[in-house]
Amino acid sequence: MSLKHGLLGLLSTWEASGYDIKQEFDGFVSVFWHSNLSQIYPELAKLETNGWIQSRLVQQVGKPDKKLYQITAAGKEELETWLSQPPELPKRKDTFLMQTFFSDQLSTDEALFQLQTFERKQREKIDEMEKFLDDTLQGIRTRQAIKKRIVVAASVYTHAIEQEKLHLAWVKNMMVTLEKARSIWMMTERSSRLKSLTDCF
Amino acid sequence: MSLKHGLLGLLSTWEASGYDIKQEFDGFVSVFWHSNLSQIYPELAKLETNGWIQSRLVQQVGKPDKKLYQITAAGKEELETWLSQPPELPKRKDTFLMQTFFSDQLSTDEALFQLQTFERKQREKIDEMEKFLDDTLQGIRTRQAIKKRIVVAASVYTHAIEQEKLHLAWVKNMMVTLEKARSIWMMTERSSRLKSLTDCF
DNA sequence: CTGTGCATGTAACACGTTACATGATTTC
DNA sequence: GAAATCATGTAACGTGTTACATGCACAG
Repeated sequence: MSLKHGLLGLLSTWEASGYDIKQEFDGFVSVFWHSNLSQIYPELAKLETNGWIQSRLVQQVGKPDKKLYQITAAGKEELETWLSQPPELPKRKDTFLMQTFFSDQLSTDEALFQLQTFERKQREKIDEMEKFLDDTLQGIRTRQAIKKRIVVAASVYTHAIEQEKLHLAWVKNMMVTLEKARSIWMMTERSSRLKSLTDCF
Repeated sequence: MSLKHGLLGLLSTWEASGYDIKQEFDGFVSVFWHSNLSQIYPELAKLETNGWIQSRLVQQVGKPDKKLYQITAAGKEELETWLSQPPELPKRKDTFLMQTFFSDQLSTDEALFQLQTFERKQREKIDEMEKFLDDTLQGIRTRQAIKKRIVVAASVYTHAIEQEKLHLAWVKNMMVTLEKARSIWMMTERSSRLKSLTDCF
């Protein structure tokens, strides 16, 4: 439902190829969307059939030819319609939170090991994101750029980093909790059956 | 890939029907996973075929019969294998962040209206979540319950609320930014073409 | 008598992932 | 000589959503 509008949104400010778009999905845009080439290419073709975008072939030297897409008037209309739709609250899917939630089925040591691994990966990700923001925001002050898209982009990305930091803080906190309770759980049950998740409180 | 393990995880501590599981996906579990009945029922059937869970029919009075599923030894093994898999960093998909990111294609007024609508919905959601946590945590202190699952559940849910609060704070901040810049943008461009998202900084 | 809750499912469709296929150029 | 980058796609498969189908009990 939304890859379509992601493509239209990206093409609303610059002419791009499927490959270019993939770069954005792997970079800046990754904080709110992602996709892969084998989905992007057919979707672009579909958008062109619908008349929302238009392509032109560009020959290059030393590189393969590429197909650049541009948004049409109809495409802009479609995008604006979508942008005006009532916003929806995100439905979360987080495998690691799920793994953690069910980690009472592992030993405390195993659970802690998983948390440690995640903590390291998460720290690395945050470092990369901060580096990326620094690199791209360096120029924002030097050049003019009080453009809407740029201001919003900076805010969205900064917020994304904050989100990731909060996540990291929680993992650390979870680790402390498990360490503290380790001795208590070492002797106790591993298979007590509850009636329901919420009922058991 | 993970609905399977979500079902196994839920069935690892209590016997449940597809309908019961759906309740959890709509309640507590919603902070990290969700699904709908028309996916859950066939998936449970598949898990039973694989020998990871076992069902029994239970007759009820005044209510339709139900099929309760229990995890098997093989199912527990499968679950533990999955729980020990290296944790993966979540790949975010957030339509509202995307709408906001592309909101330079709307007027400042329209963008602000979208943010206001989201802010209200988000506040309502947080209120509900806090109520839910209060209701369920009330009993945690009165009864024993230093069980692993419960401690982790409380931590996961509290963290989920913090996440949503951070999101709310960002929306508020975004609104202030737009208000401030409104006068500047009123006169300026709405269609300046950039070379690329990151290049434009 | 209408809607909500309880309870289980199927069918069609849309969306997303992985593997496969091609081929030139550049970097290690 | 091998791997990465640029560039575009198809095919098969797996996951997720929406619509449909059934039927009893209870509350308003």
